[in-house]
Amino acid sequence: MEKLNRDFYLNNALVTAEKLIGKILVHNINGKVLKGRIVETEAYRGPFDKAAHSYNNKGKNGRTAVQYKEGGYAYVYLIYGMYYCFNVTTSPENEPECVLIRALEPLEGIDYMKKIRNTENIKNLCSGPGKLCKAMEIDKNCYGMDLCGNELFILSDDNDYSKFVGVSKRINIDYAQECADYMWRFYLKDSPYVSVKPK
DNA sequence: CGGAAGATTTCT
DNA sequence: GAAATCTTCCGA
Repeated sequence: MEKLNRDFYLNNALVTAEKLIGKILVHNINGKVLKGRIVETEAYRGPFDKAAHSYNNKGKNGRTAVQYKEGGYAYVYLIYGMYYCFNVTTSPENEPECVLIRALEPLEGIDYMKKIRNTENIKNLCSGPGKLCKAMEIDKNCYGMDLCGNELFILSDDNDYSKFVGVSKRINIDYAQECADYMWRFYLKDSPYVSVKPK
């Protein structure tokens, strides 16, 4: 169990998304430690992915600016005016790719998560991009945070999860035309904590 | 400068 | 099935 270093994040988003399955997301905030195992991700590859915020190199100076840096930073944005989504940026500088973290298996700080999520059902704490951001206390203050730092980072796991990774289409991007059919969603097979059951 | 839509969740 | 709610983008 050790912190993932910068090199881990320099692969493209597709490779990184698959490798992130089974890893452990850690957030140190206000003296609390919140942890969850990553069980669901999606890859977004800006320049040639119509579903990405950075499609066609859009928004280089706006919301997506952090995606243009080298990989390993937090890309956090507000969706539908009420929920945050947490992404890990990937690839070398000037390649705006990122991985959306869609679901976690809660590991530490569960009582606190139950409180702020207002539910007792552990399977419902982090089973969705908006839900896990609330449970992990990730918001716009985390935008651009360096994942090689000590506040928000990801740990490796001694187990090999590669044999248990499933693949499917991404969720809720019907507007992206042919890109909507790309098999760029990864999840831990048989985990009860994924957000949407694959077909 | 105004309107529309979105990588969602929750309640009815 | 619809509402909640606000940032960003695009057209005028």
